Amino acid sequence: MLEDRRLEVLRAIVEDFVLSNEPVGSKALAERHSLGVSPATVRNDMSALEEEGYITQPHTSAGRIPTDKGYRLFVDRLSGVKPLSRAERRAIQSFLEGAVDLDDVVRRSVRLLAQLTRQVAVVQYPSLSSSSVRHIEVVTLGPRRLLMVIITDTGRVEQRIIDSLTPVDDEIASELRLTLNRDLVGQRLAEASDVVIALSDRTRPELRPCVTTMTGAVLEALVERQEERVAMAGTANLTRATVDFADSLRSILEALEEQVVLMKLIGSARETGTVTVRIGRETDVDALRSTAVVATGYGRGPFALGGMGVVGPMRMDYPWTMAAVRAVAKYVGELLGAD
Amino acid sequence: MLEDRRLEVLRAIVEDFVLSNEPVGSKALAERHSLGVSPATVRNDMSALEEEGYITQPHTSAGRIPTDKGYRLFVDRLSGVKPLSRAERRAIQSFLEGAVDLDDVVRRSVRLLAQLTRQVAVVQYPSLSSSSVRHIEVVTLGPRRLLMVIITDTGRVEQRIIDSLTPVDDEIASELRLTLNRDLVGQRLAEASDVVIALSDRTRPELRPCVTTMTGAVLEALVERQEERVAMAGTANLTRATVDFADSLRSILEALEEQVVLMKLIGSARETGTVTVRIGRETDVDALRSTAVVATGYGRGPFALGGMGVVGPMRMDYPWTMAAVRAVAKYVGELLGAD
DNA sequence: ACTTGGCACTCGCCGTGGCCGAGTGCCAGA
DNA sequence: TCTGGCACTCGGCCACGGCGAGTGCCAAGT
Repeated sequence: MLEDRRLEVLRAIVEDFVLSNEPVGSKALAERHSLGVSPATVRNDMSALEEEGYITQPHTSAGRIPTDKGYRLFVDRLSGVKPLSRAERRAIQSFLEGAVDLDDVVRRSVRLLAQLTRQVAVVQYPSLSSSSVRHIEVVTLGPRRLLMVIITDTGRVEQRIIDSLTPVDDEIASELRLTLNRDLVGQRLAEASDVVIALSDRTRPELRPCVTTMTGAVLEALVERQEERVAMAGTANLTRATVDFADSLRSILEALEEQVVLMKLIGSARETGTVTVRIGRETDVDALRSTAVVATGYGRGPFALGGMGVVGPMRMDYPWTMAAVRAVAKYVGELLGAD
Repeated sequence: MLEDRRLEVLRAIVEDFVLSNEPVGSKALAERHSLGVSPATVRNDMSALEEEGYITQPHTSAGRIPTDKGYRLFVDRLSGVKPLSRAERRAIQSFLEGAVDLDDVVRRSVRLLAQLTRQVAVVQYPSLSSSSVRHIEVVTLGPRRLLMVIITDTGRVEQRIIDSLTPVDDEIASELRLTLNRDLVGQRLAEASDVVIALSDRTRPELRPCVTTMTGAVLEALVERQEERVAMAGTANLTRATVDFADSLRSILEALEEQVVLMKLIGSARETGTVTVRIGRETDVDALRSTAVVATGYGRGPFALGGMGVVGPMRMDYPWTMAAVRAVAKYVGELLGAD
């Protein structure tokens, strides 16, 4: 009972602060939210909440603002996920449906997410490791240079240049093409590199050293490289939160330009259907200690093809943001599943 | 003579202001630059320069700062291009040489340029229109869905999904592959779409309506789409110029997220070897009226494959920035030419 | 045991006013 | 044409003081 009201007060503080970006005082709280108690009572509750570390005062004689811990409690226990309106869902869907290829899907999603949430959006390119090989093409580019093109069942095309130690000609290229296609079509890309290595027995001896190891390496590299590609949009939105960030804006932008950091933020959230929130220091990135990350995985079934999410100030409308991220992830997952 | 000294004064003002970001006064000028005249004389020159619109005072009793027009004169007549040191050139070269494919070249260039100049860097993807076709692959993805993969002589691979109105099978796909390869290999991509359309006579009648128009459209789309792709890096550098931009930072970031705007900025600079500078309103983008753009084209020979450049505050070290942009463009051009 | 109104206290914000100094414009003399 | 001198302007800085929002505590009420 008493405990309940305290939580209610915390929720009210978070909600008001998210809206106004100003420390919220006891009087305003008691008025705006029909708590049914006087400001004095609210003061006592606030005092207790501060004691427990959920809220803090920026300076004496100012209102309270939530701490990291306070936001965490809010997200965990006090907020549901605002469902999106039918119109919003439809808008998402139709915006994504215009995409012409996979690259376009990623670019559209990231822009959409940035616009919807008014935050910085990040989308990881879908992993290739669970795709399977549909066709492999080998073309000579020069006397010692091959181009290997891999087409997957999701319509993704990846290429890689191979510098060969031994001379190659068109004949070798087509032989390679035949062999590779015979043994790899239908294989999942993640396992294809093993197959290539095992396959070396059946290739002409003089090709073995050069080709099998190289193509194996290429396949591995492809899978890895794709997984660490990300798209980002909406950095301009960071400036809206100028009060929250002030001079840290620069280090935030710098951090967001590092692929590694982005991967850390959204790469770990690979469960589909569950939206994870990391608040402040929970992001494990020092430059982002004043931000929060809302992320999820996307893809058909329980295995995510990749992650997506947004980065924004801790002072964020979590229910809405979580809903938006979840919705976009769902549609992107469906879109890729249908391919 | 008199005219000469005035220009010298302007140069000194620009150089000092670029360094200090503070309005520069007559006394400091006379001291720091050995002009051989007294502050009073400098004052007279400054007065004249202000009259002519090259410099201005932010407020009475402050020093002078260059106007757009002042920077323009400086760039046109007062500054050469600082040659890069041998070490710097080598660094550029070795950084770019690590690239594994074309995507990587672009990403590396843009990062390099951002780091070198400490500004926002923009690199346009190389145009496909002057590449020629090396190989075309056609694969079925579904009963009415084809994937067309085009490999160019620069090692670039582009793909596009075609939704066919009539059913297609593997047989049709390989027929298409044969035909297309026979007639298109060696053609420049820009002209290939015309060839495809002319080629419709020789294909089986039942394929004509669906295939020729579609592949033609695909080729055209490819060329266009590639040309409007750009990479950007170094947005964090904008915050260094926080004094110059203040609250316009947001609109600048927003502008820079628009492909269209970026194309406008660097797409027009397509002469190789010549570095163009647009100062303030010359950029023709309202949000960038307080910035300057230094851009050039890159590519072998006189025809540029694309543009690259940097966006920064008007208060910029033009000689150095121009040198850096030119150097990176030169190496990227060589790298792509050698492929 | 909670809640409530009252009250004294704290402290950041903001507008005022005065001082300082950099920088200017002008002028008379070299 | 250049130079030194001189009066003037005005933004930046700081110290001061009033205002008000918000707090903590306490004693009284339910």
